[in-house]
Amino acid sequence: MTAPRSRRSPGSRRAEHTADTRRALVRAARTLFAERGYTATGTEDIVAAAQVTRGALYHHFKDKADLFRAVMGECAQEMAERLVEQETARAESETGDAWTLLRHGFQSFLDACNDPDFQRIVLVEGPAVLGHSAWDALVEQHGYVLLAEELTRAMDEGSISPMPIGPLTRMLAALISEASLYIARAVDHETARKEAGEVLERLLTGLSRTDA
Amino acid sequence: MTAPRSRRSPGSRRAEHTADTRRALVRAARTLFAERGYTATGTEDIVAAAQVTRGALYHHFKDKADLFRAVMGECAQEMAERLVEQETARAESETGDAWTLLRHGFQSFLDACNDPDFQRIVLVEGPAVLGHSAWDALVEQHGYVLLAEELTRAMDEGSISPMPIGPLTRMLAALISEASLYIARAVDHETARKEAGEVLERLLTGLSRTDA
DNA sequence: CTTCTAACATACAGTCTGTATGGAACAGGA
DNA sequence: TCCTGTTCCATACAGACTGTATGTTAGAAG
Repeated sequence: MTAPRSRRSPGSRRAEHTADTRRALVRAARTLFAERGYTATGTEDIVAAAQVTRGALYHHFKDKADLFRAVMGECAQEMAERLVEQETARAESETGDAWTLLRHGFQSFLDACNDPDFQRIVLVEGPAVLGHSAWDALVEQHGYVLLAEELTRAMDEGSISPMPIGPLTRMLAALISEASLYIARAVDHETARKEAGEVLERLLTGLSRTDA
Repeated sequence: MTAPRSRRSPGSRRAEHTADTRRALVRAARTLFAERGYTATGTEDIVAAAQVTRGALYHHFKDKADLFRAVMGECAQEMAERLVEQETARAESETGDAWTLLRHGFQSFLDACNDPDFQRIVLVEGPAVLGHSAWDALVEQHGYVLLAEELTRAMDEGSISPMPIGPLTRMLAALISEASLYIARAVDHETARKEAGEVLERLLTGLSRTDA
């Protein structure tokens, strides 16, 4: 329903064109949702930017919210890929104990969240448009798993003291999200980044097992 | 514009009736916004619940978002009053050092946030409906000031190590907000409350000056 | 070549918001 | 008391927007 991709395997020209239309819709919607918000963006605006008609939109997506879900899924997936990429790069380049590695991971997580599309679409509009259940399902699928498994590993290795993973994951994600929004809207991004990083650093030390 | 209250001081019957109309609108809107959300609630539904017509609504408020602003302001104010009340009660009943007092304050802050109206209207719908600037202005006015001054006091007393107040306030508020939402949507509120409280406790220890 | 269906385009109906208009009640001054 | 102006609200209307129903075309299958 959401992805009526052509059933046939070979890349026929027809199927390719269909996928193009869908991608154009998602791309246009993403841009407009990010800069004007969900309700302020009409379906007419979207199809105009994508150079199709409303018929195409409602052929590919159940309704406007369904299109938004696709857009937000794309944003979340890109963010997840970026995080995995950074993670692997840091794991092989950087050296140090698991605890400092984890802290540096959070800092680069904070930097990765500094993306207008992601902030507006996933963090601000998402919960209100999709409702909490659908929003959480998407984030669970893409983002939380990475954070949760990293925290679990750190806990198994003894870097951080044992704690319930569920609330810990959510609360840390919310912490970093808010920090990124704070940095984004500050007049002086430089000092805001430094200050937020400092606060994050301090809060994270509470998780460390060294003082347990 | 937002509050065209009657200029005359005595409680004339006319002015009282006008204020009644306004209150009825805010109350009805608050209930409906909290249970159905902003966009899913039509102005027709609101005025029907308030037993007036749409004319009254658009006489008292600039538009639908302005009514929402009034509703959210009420929610935020009630929350602030509740917090001040709890704070003073704890300050005179409880005894202990400033650090434990502050930690207990955060825990009761977390409990106070466990309110459906507040969560849905202020935390979920607010940012998307009003946009960040207007939302932040309201929260700044009602909620942040309390938290910020408490943190400043704790820092002056040396309970917590010196840190930039701005990001610290926002990030702690986001932390508690997310924790309250996590508790609210959990199937087992009891254990969720305990777990979230535990995580919050751990994170807060990072702020303490004892390990600095 | 026929047929069938996916992939659109177009037209339409319903709903919602905001505004413009009108009227009723009350206050205040002459 | 009468007149006037303003507040408060009801009603009617215009515009916009969403979703659906219907029509059309191009390609795939046989």
